[in-house]
This record gives sequence, structure tokens and C-alpha cells, in this order.
Amino acid sequence: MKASVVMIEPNGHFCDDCAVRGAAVCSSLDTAELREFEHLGRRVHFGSGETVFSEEDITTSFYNVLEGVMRLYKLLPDGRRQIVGFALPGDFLGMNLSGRHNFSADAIGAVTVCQFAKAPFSRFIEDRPQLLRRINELAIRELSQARDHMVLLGRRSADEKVATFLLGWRERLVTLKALSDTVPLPMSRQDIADYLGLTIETVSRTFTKLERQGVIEIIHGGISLLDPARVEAMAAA
Amino acid sequence: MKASVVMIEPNGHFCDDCAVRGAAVCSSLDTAELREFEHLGRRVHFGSGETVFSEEDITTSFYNVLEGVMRLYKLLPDGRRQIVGFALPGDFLGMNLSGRHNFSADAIGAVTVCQFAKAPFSRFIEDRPQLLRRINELAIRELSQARDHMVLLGRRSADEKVATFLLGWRERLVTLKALSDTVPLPMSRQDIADYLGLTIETVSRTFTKLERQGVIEIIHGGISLLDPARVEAMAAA
DNA sequence: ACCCAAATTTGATCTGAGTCAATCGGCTGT
DNA sequence: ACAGCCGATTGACTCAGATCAAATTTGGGT
Repeated sequence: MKASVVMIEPNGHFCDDCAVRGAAVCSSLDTAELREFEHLGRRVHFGSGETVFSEEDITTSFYNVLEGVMRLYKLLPDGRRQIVGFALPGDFLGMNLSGRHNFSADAIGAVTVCQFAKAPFSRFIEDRPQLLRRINELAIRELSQARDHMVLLGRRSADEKVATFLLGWRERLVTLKALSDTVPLPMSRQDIADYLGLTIETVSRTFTKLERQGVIEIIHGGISLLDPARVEAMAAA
Repeated sequence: MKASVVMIEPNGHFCDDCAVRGAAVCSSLDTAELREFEHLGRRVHFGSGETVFSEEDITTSFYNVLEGVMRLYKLLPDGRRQIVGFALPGDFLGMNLSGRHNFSADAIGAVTVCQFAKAPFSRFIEDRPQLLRRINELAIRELSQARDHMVLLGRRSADEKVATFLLGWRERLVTLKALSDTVPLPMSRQDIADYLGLTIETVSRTFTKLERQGVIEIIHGGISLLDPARVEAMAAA
């Protein structure tokens, strides 16, 4: 949460070596378009805990996550927090109708984003329906995830929430690295609690319980799935 | 939940007298396009409790709600249900990436939809980016609603959930009829419970409590907000 | 008007997760 | 190496909302 030290790199042909070129919103552009597109965006780095944008801020930019993990959350007036999602490389942020962000986003660890000023980006989309189609696809995918998360928040027990989270997080990481029983958890216990609609104590106790049952092992910076089948059974119902 | 008796009207120029023409997905089309568009859709009626489509069904159609209210929900294997939203006239259903619906939808009371076969509709969108843009807008609006609902499910108390629901539902009806302190509730208590992540008993008790406090009055088929400010105060935090 | 089934309300009791309160452990900086 | 801090864990206790169990009301069909 320290003061922001935003580093902006000089614009170059950085799309060429962009890790998310094939997966992100850019995957809908051909080589010529990409060349034009890269002049619209600039890479920006954020340090751990820095806020990229806040709820109710006027939207001035769109963001394409390149590296790192972000927490996306909403706060109630009394400080209660609900994390509505975690953003990973390839995720596209900033779409809205009101002209204001409807959630806040901050970096969990170091984050690099490709930032686009709103107006030029919107103009660029204007006559490129395939880019719009790609953005629409991403929105629809998020909607589907959001609905799954509503089921979790409204109808699942603490044990089921934690088990579902571990499997879902592992699955999301597949696009970044191969499926592994070692699941890194860059976010804090508090983040996990606020994502699952639980308290930090309940998350901690559930982790400990799973470890005592020999289902997971709590390791530095994550967990290891010792018995993925059992975790799946817990998550299912 | 009785057997479906689907009535299909002969195709005519029914867009002309369509109640949602200005609000729905069609609002992005000019008169000439609308003329072409109406041949793609057919009005279909559903009776109370009938299922329009089910989760995991292969998507064969898109739906534009014309009249009535639908519940959109997901079920866990053991029967627990989470209602992920209510659809009202003007809402557009059926978008997905997997080729399957990711929730079920059934009619609450009589419902009329404008049904479009998937392939011709997709072809029609192909070279009409303004229609795609409109669909994208609707998806983004839904995403925003979904995030608000996550906050409600994960971080609000039963009283806050009910108060927030009453105000939110009243607000959604504004586009159909003017804002009124008399709020019709066509859905059952069980539906409300499954929407709010509560049990039917808790919903019923909360309604009764609000009525005893003189904040609402429970009337036939809905409630009346006697003291909207107090309800807003309960919902806020 | 009457009957039956379903929906809702109300009451009594239980319990899963929250709250409050210590520790514990692992980095960071000196 | 050690102090201090922050995040995580653990324990004891509480409570909001669930569960179980009756009434009671509503509504549709005859």
C-alpha cells in the first residue's frame, strides 16, 4: 500500500516478445494491426500492494494484464471487502458502461500491465469487429465465472469453498504453466477469505484440517495437493 | 412444472408492436435491419414454471425476453440451488463460449420470448458490429450486476440481503413501470431465498420483522415500502 | 362454497462459522 | 544474531442463520 512508483518504458515493438500475445485480447489482431496497436499501449509496472485503479474512479484506461496477479474487489461503506476475482496474465480490465470502474484492482506482488488510454483504444476498436468480438468473448467467459462464484458464495460450506477454490485456482494457472499438484498461492489468507466469503480464521482452520487429513500439504507460498481426488470429492458436494 | 405447451405464432411484422423494441438488443438496428431481423425470430410463449432451457443443454437458440419474468439458476449435484439472476423484458439470454448454456432458465408466470436460432442469428451479427456492440453492452451490464451480487452473497447479513433485494428489484422494474413504493414480487419465497443465499424461513422471518417494524407492508403478490429511507439505511451497511 | 395441496409463517432447537483473544512463526532491518 | 512486526495459526466462546417441526394461509379445481 505504499506510494506508487510507476515506471513507464519507452514505446518500442514490445508486442513481439509479449508473453500474452496469443492469449489476450490481442490474439484477434493480425501482424499489421498488432504493429499499429502496440503504439496505443504502454507497459506499466506496479509494485506489491499498489492500486492500479479504484472503484468509482472515472475510467481513463483499459488494462491488459501481462505479468503477475491482481485482486479485484469491492468494499462496503463499513470496510467489509468482497474479492470478485483475481486477474492473471491475459485478462482484460476496464470495460464498463457507467464510465467508472465498478471495482478496485491492486497488485499482489509485482505486476506488469499493458495500459491503453480509453479514447484511442475505443477508436481503434470502432472498425475492427474481430477485436470487439474477442472482448465480448472475454466478457462472456467472466460472466460464466461470476455465476459459478455466486453458487460458491451462496450455497457452499466453508470446506467446499476452500476445496473448490484450490481446484479452480490450479485450473486457472494451467494456461501459464502446466497442471501441477503444487499450487502457488501468491495471495494472503485474508485475500482468500474475502474471495470465499469467509473469515481468515476459518480459511486457516480449513487448511490445517485438510493438511491433518493428509489431503494437502501447506508449503511456503502455496499448497501441494497430496490427494487431488479427495479434494475434488469435497468440492463436488 | 407441467408439460410444455409451446405456442408459436405465425411470423409477421411483429417487431412493430414489440414492447421492448427500444430497450432490447434490437435497439441497435435501424428500420430496414429490423425488418430483416424479425424474420429470424419467432415469438414463443411459456407457461408458469416451464423450463425455457437447462444448464448443460447444447445452445441452439438465443432468447430475447419480451414479457414476464424468468429465474436463472444453477443446481449443485445434491439439489442445492443458487438463482444467479432474474430475467425481465429486454434481457438477452443464451450467450456462451462452450456451446452449452451455463445456467437453467424457467418462467415465473407467463413468459413470452423472441427466440432466434443460433446459426442464422450469428450470421446476422457477423456484419453488423453495432448489434455486437449492443450485445457486449448487455454482457458488461450483467457482469456489473453479477459483481454486486457477489458482494451481497459473500458479505451481507440476512437483513441487508433482503433490504438490498427489495430496493434492487424495485429499481429494475423502473424501466417497465414508473418507480413505485408498491413492489410486485412475482417470484416465490423459495426463489428469493435461493437468490439471496438464505433459507425460505429466514426470508419469511425477515419480511415479518420488517413489517412489524412498520418499514414494509406485505401485500398480495408483493410488498409495499412504507419507509423507503429506512430500507435504504438497512441495505447500505 | 368446499377440499386439498402447496406455499408461507411461526416456533424451538442446533450448529457452522464468526468473534475475541492469545500465541506462533517468518521476514526485515539494524 | 536479535528485535520488532505482520501474517498466520490456534483456542474458547458466541451467535446468526440453518434445521426440524408444526400450524396457518392461500389458491386452484370441482
